[in-house]
Amino acid sequence: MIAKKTSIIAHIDMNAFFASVEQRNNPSLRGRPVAVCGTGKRTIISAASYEAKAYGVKTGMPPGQALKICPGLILVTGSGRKYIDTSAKIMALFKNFSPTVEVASIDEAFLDLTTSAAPSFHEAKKTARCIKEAVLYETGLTCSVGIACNKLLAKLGSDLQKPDGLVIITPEESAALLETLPVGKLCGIGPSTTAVLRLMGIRTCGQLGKYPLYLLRRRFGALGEKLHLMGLGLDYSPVIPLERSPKAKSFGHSVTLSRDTSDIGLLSGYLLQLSQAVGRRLRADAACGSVLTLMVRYTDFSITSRQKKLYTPVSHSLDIFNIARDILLNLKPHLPVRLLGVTLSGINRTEQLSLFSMENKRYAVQQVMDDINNRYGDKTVRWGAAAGSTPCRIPVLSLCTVKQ
DNA sequence: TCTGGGGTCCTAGGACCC
DNA sequence: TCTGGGGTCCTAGGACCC
Repeated sequence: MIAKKTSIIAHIDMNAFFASVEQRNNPSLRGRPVAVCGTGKRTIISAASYEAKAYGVKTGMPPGQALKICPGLILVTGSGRKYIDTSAKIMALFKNFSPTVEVASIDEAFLDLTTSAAPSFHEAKKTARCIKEAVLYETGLTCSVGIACNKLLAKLGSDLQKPDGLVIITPEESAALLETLPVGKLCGIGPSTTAVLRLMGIRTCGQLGKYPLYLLRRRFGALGEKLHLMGLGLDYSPVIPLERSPKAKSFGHSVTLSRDTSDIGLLSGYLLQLSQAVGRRLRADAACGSVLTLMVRYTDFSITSRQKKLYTPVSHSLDIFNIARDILLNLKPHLPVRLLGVTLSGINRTEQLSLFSMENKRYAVQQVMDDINNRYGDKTVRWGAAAGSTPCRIPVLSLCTVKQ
């Protein structure tokens, strides 16, 4: 039989990635319920070991709630560096199995296995076993692999068997699988869309695929078209390798305050920190941004955002801060603020620095600060409020060293 | 028990122009 | 007193992903 030329895509998903890295590094955590979370009292769980998941501990849960349902839970403060290093190792490993690797997130990737003239699922399955063995050997971690003819179904496959799974969904098998599969299982259909579909009498992918396209379009707009294809298990998006992946379109940072506040001085202090973080990333990317968005989450969890289009793109931390602060002052928060976020979009990578000497001096100072921080670590030097000044009305900021 | 932080994409409504 | 229509840009908000 001549194999039909079809794409074969693998999706590889690391199992409970952050928690698994912690258990690997610390043998006393193995076999025990572990959850990785951030620092501070207002944090959430970012990964739970399978032992913890068995108790119902989930990503996104506040640690207090997790401890209630799993009293023996061991909480570990996450370490981004460790995960990034392990991730880089895994992604490099994948390159041995396919020239086309799309890094989908820190712990998952798509591999285009359509390399031979007559690719077969049988061969792909053998490759997947090799990948799993290599990942385990090199990193001590397990992963789940899904293999199918497109990214949508490959991702679905990797989700069907965890941990340490290997699921092949051939084109022949997909229709039967989708017939009874709840729509919410597909990546891209979240709780809101699931609820709307349910009101329309659509619960399974099978029903979604058969639903009149014009009605989906009418209800969901552009998403309707996509939903129709998803219901049929179709996805034409290519695997995009890192070197061809688009550059970031926005740079943002946000922070949940240690306590809610309406104090503009305190809020300005947070804005200054956020502006420095955003500015530094822009400059590291030789970019500047022409749209600044300030996001505020109030004490009641409601969110509002205000954006300002800038006629001169910015990357200097103090420029970002001044604009963000003006927006905040105009917004006049009506409730105590829980979270602040600063994002720059409208990214421009060609804008030249102003030729005015004053501007060059400002940027020179900023550049020296970046160099020091790059060399000695984040926040070694940063802009701070001049002693005794009110942070909401800082005309000039003094430079202070904060790290001993 | 008390709910993070980093992104992308889409939509609706209003302003504005011709 | 009644007041088009198309296109584009901007803004705010929402859904979704990890």
